[in-house]
Amino acid sequence: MPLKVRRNQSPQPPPSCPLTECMAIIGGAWTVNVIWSLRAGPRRFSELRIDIPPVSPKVLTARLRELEARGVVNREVKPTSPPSVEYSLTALGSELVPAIEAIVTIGHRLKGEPGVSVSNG
Amino acid sequence: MPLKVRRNQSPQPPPSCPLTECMAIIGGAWTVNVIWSLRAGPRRFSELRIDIPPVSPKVLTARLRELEARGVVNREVKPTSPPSVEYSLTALGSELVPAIEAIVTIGHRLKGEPGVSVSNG
DNA sequence: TATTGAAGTTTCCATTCGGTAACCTGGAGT
DNA sequence: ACTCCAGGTTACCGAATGGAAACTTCAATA
Repeated sequence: MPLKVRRNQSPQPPPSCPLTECMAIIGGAWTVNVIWSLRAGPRRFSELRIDIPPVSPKVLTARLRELEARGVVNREVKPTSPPSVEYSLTALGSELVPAIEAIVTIGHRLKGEPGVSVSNG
Repeated sequence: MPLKVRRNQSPQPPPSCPLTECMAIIGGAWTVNVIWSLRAGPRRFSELRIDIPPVSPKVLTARLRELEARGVVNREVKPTSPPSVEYSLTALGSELVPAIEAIVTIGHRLKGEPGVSVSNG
């Protein structure tokens, strides 16, 4: 006897899916690490490189640009010499911190198989 | 000509980071959608395919196997004919739900540029 | 006898992603 | 005069990822 497909209890898909949309942001390599680094205050580009040693300048730039475009981080050029650039979390970015905190918490409890990794968190 | 610093060939065993470790789990394509689908109760393979239309069987299998290996989901074969397989969240898996909920919440508020999307969430 | 259904598996392929290394700019310090 | 520094950019490349489509197994139906 063929099984009946049961109705899914969970509320139905909004056409555009915030889940996938948000994952598109925090899914990139080192993205969460960057947000995590910024949670305690502004950091400069080179400081972030120290916080997250394995990240390459190319990728770090990419991530910061994306986060800026999404309104998650703020980019401010300081008139030092040579000019330095300070990144910080926006209000929206700060809202991401608890979510990432939750992720970190569970990270501690996982049977960590492969894909080991580096840096802060 | 000055000698160049050679790259260290041996892949260094980096100190593992719970943040990156957890992202390794939920980072895969459709992973969060699967967990999201299971949050309201067990689902069979084919039901999940309906919940998340764009996922291919290959990838869905891969994700479920990974989640099972990590202790996030449970896999139970039911003696129906043909045999069916029911997936459900473990206790650990359930703990991920609030984190994903937080992500979803923020997903709503993001300036969603590209990466429009499909399915539940 | 042929068909269906569940739950995958397998092969092949295009694209994406991230890493490496080298290079750039303009002012300041020595 | 030259080098350093911050904050990138650019070109090149291999690995990994995910999608598509076809195939499999076994029992129960039609």
